[in-house]
Amino acid sequence: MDALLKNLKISINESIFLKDPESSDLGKRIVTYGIILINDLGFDNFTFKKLAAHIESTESSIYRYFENKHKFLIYLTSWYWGWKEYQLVFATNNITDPVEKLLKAIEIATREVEEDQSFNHINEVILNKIVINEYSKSYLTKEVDDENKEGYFAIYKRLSNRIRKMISDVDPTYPYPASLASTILADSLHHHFLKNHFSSLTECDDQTPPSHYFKHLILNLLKF
Amino acid sequence: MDALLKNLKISINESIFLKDPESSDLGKRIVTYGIILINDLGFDNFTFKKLAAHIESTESSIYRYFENKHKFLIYLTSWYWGWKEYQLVFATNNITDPVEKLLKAIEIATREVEEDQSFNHINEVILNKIVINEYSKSYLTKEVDDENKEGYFAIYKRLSNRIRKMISDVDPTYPYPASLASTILADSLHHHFLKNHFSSLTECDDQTPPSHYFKHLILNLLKF
DNA sequence: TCATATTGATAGTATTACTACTATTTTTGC
DNA sequence: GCAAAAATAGTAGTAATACTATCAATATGA
Repeated sequence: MDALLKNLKISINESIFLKDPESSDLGKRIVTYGIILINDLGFDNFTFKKLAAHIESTESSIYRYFENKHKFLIYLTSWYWGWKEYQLVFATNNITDPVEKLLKAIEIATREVEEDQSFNHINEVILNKIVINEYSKSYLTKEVDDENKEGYFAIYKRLSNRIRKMISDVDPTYPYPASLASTILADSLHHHFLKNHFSSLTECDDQTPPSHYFKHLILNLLKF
Repeated sequence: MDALLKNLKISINESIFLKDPESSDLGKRIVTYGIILINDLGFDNFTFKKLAAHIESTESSIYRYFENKHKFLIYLTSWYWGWKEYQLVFATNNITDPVEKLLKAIEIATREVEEDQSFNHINEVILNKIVINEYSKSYLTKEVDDENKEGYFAIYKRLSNRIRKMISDVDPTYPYPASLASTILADSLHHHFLKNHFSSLTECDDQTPPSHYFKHLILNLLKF
C-alpha cells in the first residue's frame, strides 16, 4: 500500500460527530473497539453501554463523541467509503485506457477487503464486513432526506459519481451510467452477503468473487 | 386482475407466526393496520404498543400472533413475495417465447405496485413501499442463517430461482443467471429507493422507471 | 498556578420489548 | 339455550435501551 495512504486522514462531515474521535485517545478507542463490537454483536444488538464496558469507559463519555449509535454507523461507513475512494483514485489515476481504468475501479469497488492495512486504529477488514451487513441500515430510515441534505452520504455519492463518469468514458451511448454505478456499489455488497448466507442465489463463491460477475457484466453490457 | 388472484391465500411458513393472522378478525386488523403504521413510522419506530393503541387492542393480544416485530416483518414481506410470485407465474405462464417471457417477468418483478388490488385486507401499494424501505432489515441480522434454515426466506428464493431459470432459457451460455436474478430483485428495490431519495444516483424517475433500466440491461447483456 | 478541557461516576427518565396472569367476552358444539 | 372452549382484553411487572443531567476528578497548557 502506498505510503501516502498510510498517513491520510479521511475527512468526514463534522455534523456527523459531536467531537472528532480522531482528536483523542478515547475517541480512537471508541472507533477501534466499536468496529469490533458491532461486527461481533451485529448493529442491532450493539449499544454504547456494551461498548463502554468493553473499553472500560462510560456511556456518557461515548455520548460526548456521538449523539447515538446511528450517527456512529454513519461515521464508520463514511470513513469506509472515503477510504475506498482514495484507493480507487490512487489505483486508477495513471491509467489512460478507459476500459482498463473502469475495470480497475470495479475491482477495487467490489472486492472484499482481505488485509488489514493497519495504518491507523481502524481495521478495514472488519469494517468491510460491517459495511456489507449494516450499510443499508444507515439510509433506510425516515430521516434519510434530512440527513442527505446535511451531507451525511456525500462521500458515497461522490464515489458513485466517479464510477458513473468512468462508465460514460467507456461508452458515452450507454443510457444508464448513474444507475449502473449504483448497482455496482450496492449490489456488490449484496452479493458478498449472498455468498455468505444465501449461496443458492448467486454463482459467486471463494473461487468466483462478486468482482468477476460485475466485470463480466460491464464488458458485455457496454459497447466500446 | 384475474379472479383467481382475488381468492388466493398465500401460504406462509407456520413458524413465522404463533397464530395465523388470517384466522381471525383481530389477526387481519393487526396485518392491515400494521402495514399502515410501519409505512407511517418506519419499521424502526414501529412498536406493538403503538399498533395496539391504533387498533384499540392490547400489546398482549398482538403478541399472541407474532413473537416480535421482526417476525411480523418477515411475515409481511413473505406475503409480498408470495403475491409477486403468483402474479409473475400467472402473467408468464402462457408465453412461449423465452425473451418475451423473461421481459414480462422482469416487468412484474421490478415495477412499482400502483393499484391496491383490494382483494383482501392487505394494501399492496403500501406493502410495496415497506418492502422497498425495510426488506433488507429482515435478513441483515445475526440470526439470518438459523432463520434461513427454518425456511423464512423460502418464497423469495423460489421467486429468484424462477427468474434464474428464465434467464438461462434465454441464454444458456450466460454464466451468472442466479446472480443476475438476485441483482434484478434486490437492486430494483434499491433503485426505487434511489429514485425517491438519492435521485442523483440513478437515471430512473417517474418517466423512466427502474423496470426500463433492468429490461435494457437484460436485452444488452444476454445473447439470444 | 489558574483556567480549561477531558473523562469518569452516579443517578435518573421514558420507552421498548417483552412475560405472566387473570378476567371477560365470543364462539361453537351439543 | 347452555356449557365448554377459544379468543381477546386488561393489568402488572421486569430488564434493557437510549438517552440526559450533574458533579467530581484529573490532565493540559498558557
